[in-house]
Amino acid sequence: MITLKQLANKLNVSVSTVSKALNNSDEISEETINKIQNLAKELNYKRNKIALSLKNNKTFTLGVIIPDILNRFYAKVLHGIQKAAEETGYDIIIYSSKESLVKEIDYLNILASGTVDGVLLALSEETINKNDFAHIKNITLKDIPIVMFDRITDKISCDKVIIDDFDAIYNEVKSLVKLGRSKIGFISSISNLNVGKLRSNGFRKASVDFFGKFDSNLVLNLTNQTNNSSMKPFYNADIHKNIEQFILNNNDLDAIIAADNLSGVISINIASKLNIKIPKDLSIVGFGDKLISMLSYPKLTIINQHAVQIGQRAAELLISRINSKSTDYTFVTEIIPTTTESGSSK
Amino acid sequence: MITLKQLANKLNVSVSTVSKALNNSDEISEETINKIQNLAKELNYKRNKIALSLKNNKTFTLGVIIPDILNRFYAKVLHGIQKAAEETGYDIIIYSSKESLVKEIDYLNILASGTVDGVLLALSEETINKNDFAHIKNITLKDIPIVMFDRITDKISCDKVIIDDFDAIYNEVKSLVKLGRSKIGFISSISNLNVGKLRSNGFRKASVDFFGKFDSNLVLNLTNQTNNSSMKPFYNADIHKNIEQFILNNNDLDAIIAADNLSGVISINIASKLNIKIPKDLSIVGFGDKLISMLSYPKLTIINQHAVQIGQRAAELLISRINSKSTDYTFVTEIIPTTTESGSSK
DNA sequence: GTGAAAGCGCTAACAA
DNA sequence: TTGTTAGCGCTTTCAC
Repeated sequence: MITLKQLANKLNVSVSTVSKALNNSDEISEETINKIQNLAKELNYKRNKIALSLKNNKTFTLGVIIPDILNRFYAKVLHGIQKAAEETGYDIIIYSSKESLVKEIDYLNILASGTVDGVLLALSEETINKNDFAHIKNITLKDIPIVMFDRITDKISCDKVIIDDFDAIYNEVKSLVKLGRSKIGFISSISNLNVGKLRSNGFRKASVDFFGKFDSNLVLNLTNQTNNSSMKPFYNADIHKNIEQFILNNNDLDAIIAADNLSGVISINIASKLNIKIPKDLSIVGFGDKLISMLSYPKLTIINQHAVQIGQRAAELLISRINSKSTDYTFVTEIIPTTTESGSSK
Repeated sequence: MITLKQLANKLNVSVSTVSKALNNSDEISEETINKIQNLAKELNYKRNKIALSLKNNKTFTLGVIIPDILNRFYAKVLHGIQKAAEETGYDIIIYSSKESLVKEIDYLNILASGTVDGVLLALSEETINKNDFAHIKNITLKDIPIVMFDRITDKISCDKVIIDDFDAIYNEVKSLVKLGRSKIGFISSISNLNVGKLRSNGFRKASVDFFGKFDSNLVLNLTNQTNNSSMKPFYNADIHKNIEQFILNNNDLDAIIAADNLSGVISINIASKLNIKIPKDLSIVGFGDKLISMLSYPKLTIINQHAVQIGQRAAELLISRINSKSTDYTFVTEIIPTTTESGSSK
């Protein structure tokens, strides 16, 4: 790595002159500027970002902790974060807590050691289950701002970006009722997460409101409590059988809402295998996106969480928070509305 | 952020004493060490990583450029990289080139400005198509080591980690022939990428070797040349129709090999819809992993690329390269063998 | 128009 | 055992 000093030595000028010249300072003569900039270009000089960070006490880097990078939802959020970060010249450092509290703490500690200007965080499953947020309070007490998304807690006050989980399901039930569906099932692999609970609650409330009662037989819970990753149930070979049994047990079922982004696709496959006509005899709706929708036949109708947008907004919020000097900033919670989209399974 | 200086002031000792005490130097009396460490703990002091990086000219950070973070394969590679990085105390900064050459160049430039100790790179589609590698040469000329994975080029000499694309397909054909299959089709959405070409070539060679000829009617190409993302074809509604037509056009087809990790699943769905018995009348094999396999019924038999392992090995190679002082290091290319796994579609 | 010097937070050789 | 000093690469104030 070539440094200012080396440039200075080669041209017999001082370091400060070189610095000013490279910053196009008008203190420096045009001739000197050219001379210096030419050499810099020739030697492929690059400003040392680390030195700048130390000097300015600003790293132009955001830290991101997500529960699981293999979950497509979080990969999309990450993509949104990157989009927003790139536009504003920020880099991002990423950690995947793998749903572990200990890792989350470790990573937050690393991030608190000066490497980043702010933190974006979605809580790990273990953190939520153990209700332990001391490590996060710790960081909010420092000068480093934090924005939480998707997996949040009201125990911490900071900016937040979430989706309308409860309403998404509630409205989906409503919409299916409007289409004449009268026995709607609910499949979830995430009932132990806050988002999963909100979705379950939305279903429960809608059941009561539209059918006069909530029937727990109409709920299939795929969560494996001993696992600590929400993807794990899908590695379990029994999931096909569980869904098949669920459909067979409720023989006049005419709609299924899947609360995660995989069991919808699987449900379609199982129903097809059972020779159930979709959507004529059974409507299926799942969370997900366009790509996931393509993976089933007929294409799954999906509730789109707009994960990219969530990431983008969260990063934008964080960056504006970083740049705002005011101390009387009030925290906001933004809700990104879901939308139900296309597919032919509804 | 609390600093050494602040600790020193509070205790009326010098900065260097504090530094040494925090590093458990045996130059310092136990009493002082305790006093200092206690205060540090109490005030939640954290070593400033930026300052350390500048001092040591070592950031303990790896830079990663992948073509597309929304592609599950790369998300898994990333996961592997993180695993290896975490074990050795490295952080990672991630960029997604979104298959764009310009972005790839930008990101490499950022990475060349002192932020990372090494770079992990999978080339963007555009970079490969334009055959333009000057920006990478540029970085290899500096002292910063680079390891390429998956999307590589032989124009650059550095460590590389790839899979056995050609053999994977060749051997899969061989295996299907052994099972009695005599008319094998090949579906690819990535024929413009080097890995896609290798897979096509494997299929072509195997066709000649096992059937005496290569029949181009048995190849379905889903690549959309005007797009610059290998995922794009899947957002195209016609993909189902294309695959359906392909199956119908080749009416005694008894096996399909899908060269990417999505069209296998889709092919199963289409074939099921056409009432073709799988695997009795039609075997289907695709690239992918356990999770992808779960998404179809019957479960897709997959060629597993061991993406996590690729990431892990690439990161390990990079880190050992960073730590090796020797200049007469010879570059290696590691091939991570694929394995064919389970599923009931074969 | 150019240069010397201080300082961001830290470590380490050397001095006391 | 503790403190002083220099320096990592850079910017910026102040002097010349």
